[in-house]
Amino acid sequence: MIKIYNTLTKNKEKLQTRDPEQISIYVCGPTVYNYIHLGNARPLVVFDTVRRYLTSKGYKTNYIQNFTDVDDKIINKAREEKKEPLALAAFYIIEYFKDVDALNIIRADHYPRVSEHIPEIIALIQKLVHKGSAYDVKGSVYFRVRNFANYGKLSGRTLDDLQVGARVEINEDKQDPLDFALWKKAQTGELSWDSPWGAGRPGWHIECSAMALKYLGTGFDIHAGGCDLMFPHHENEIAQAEAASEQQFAKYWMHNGFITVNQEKMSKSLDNFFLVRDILKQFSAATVRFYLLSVHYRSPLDFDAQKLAAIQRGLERLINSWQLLEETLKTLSNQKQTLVNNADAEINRQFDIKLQYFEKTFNTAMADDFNTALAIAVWFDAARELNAYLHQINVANLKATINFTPTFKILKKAQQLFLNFNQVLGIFKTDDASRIVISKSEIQDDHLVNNLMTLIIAIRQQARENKDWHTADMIRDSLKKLAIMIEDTPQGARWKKR
RNA sequence: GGCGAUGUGGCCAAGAGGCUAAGGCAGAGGACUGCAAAUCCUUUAUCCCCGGUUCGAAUCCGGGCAUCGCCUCCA
Repeated sequence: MIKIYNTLTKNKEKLQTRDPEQISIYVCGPTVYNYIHLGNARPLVVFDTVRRYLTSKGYKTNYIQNFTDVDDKIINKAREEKKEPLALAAFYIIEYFKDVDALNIIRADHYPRVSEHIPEIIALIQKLVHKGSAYDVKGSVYFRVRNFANYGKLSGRTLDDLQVGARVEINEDKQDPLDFALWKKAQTGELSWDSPWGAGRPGWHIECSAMALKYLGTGFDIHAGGCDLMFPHHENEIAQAEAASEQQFAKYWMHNGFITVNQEKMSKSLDNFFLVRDILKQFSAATVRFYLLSVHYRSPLDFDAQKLAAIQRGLERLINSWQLLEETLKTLSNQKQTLVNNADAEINRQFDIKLQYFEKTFNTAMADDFNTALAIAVWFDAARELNAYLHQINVANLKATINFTPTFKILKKAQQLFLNFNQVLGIFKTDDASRIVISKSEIQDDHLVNNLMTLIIAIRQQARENKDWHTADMIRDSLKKLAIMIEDTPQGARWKKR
């Protein structure tokens, strides 16, 4: 049973989808007037992980993420840069995909844009006007908030609460200061479309209602976004969509917490944001993704480079155990027959029990409102047990010729477990054969460097065999200064870039 | 002012009434190693404060204190 925290009810609820085989998800995407920053990346990674988990549980997903490409901020920036607003937006959408692909985010099924859904938006507004939920004044159309009885049900506010705070723009045209624009009359020369009310463009909230209804219909499963969207954006989406359709809009509302910097919200207006592409110059995408999932998605997450560095060291442990597993499997399949002493049957049995336990606890963690922090802890536990197991069976001294099959089989099972973990969390990229690809540094992909390293290691090995420790250490220390780490293992030395 | 979230070891962070309070980073000791690295083992917490409910509370309730968010564009 999968449980989801629903902002609408403020409770964890059992997931029951509209269609038993398919789950429909709408995620609010960015307003594209800049490269995405880490705060933008969080919901993308989080809800991608939600989707990955649901997929692993056998659901088909219909996953929609919009782009807001018609908006004041885009228009203003385009004016500054003397560009066409839609061309500017299109540019940042291309750049968006570069960042998102780097973060190993599975592509949505559709990426609807406001500019491509003006007819649907106008139709929805017309419907609202017909029903008396909206009214037009001087070429603009406003939503009549007082007409929607449930206004405030998502964010837990009442109209009176809001009235008192009243940091709302004063606009003489509105019947109530809390009414919000569905259609904005165009200023002269501005980006606009024809409509029954004259030239103009959509207000901010109507796009998501229109596009979600178009692609997912009423009563779809999950609507997600950052918690700052709860009010007014999502509240208004509900009001519009439900006033028009007279049916429930979305069933589960999910909101992720913020990224903070020095405990303050990372945002464009505070100018304390870090672009994903800049962070990726310093840290691997796996590290960034691992960091974003290291905390429960509803909690705030503080950003600084030291924290990422700590996360990276943790991730290295996972990588080490994975590589050790791969190497061992390779050694075993080359030898075809192997060692393993008589105690191994019991060791294998114990290890097998643990593997089953890890699989179960990982699943339980994810099923409980997508507790990735706990799921990651299970992965660490599994890595430690795997290391201990490999140590116990002492694969280093591959000599004897018994029990090859059970050992090989159980290591394959461990491998599959790790692949499953990764399939859900999406930390490491996988190739076509769904093998984990540890992103290597450029120099490790360079054949010349590889050949030279093989040579250097052979020379050092010669020195070690002659007990010429001075030369051996000199080579290792010098390489370290080049950020190349040498590790001596029973199977020989290996190297990696740090 | 209204609404909401959070406060757990040096740092990060799970746990939401009952086994010794997960996991990671950092630190210490040990095993392994020619020395290292990697790895394994051992080791660090009366859970912000004060009351209350309960046989039993980090977990529920009340009251403080502190931090943060939303109420204006923001993921």
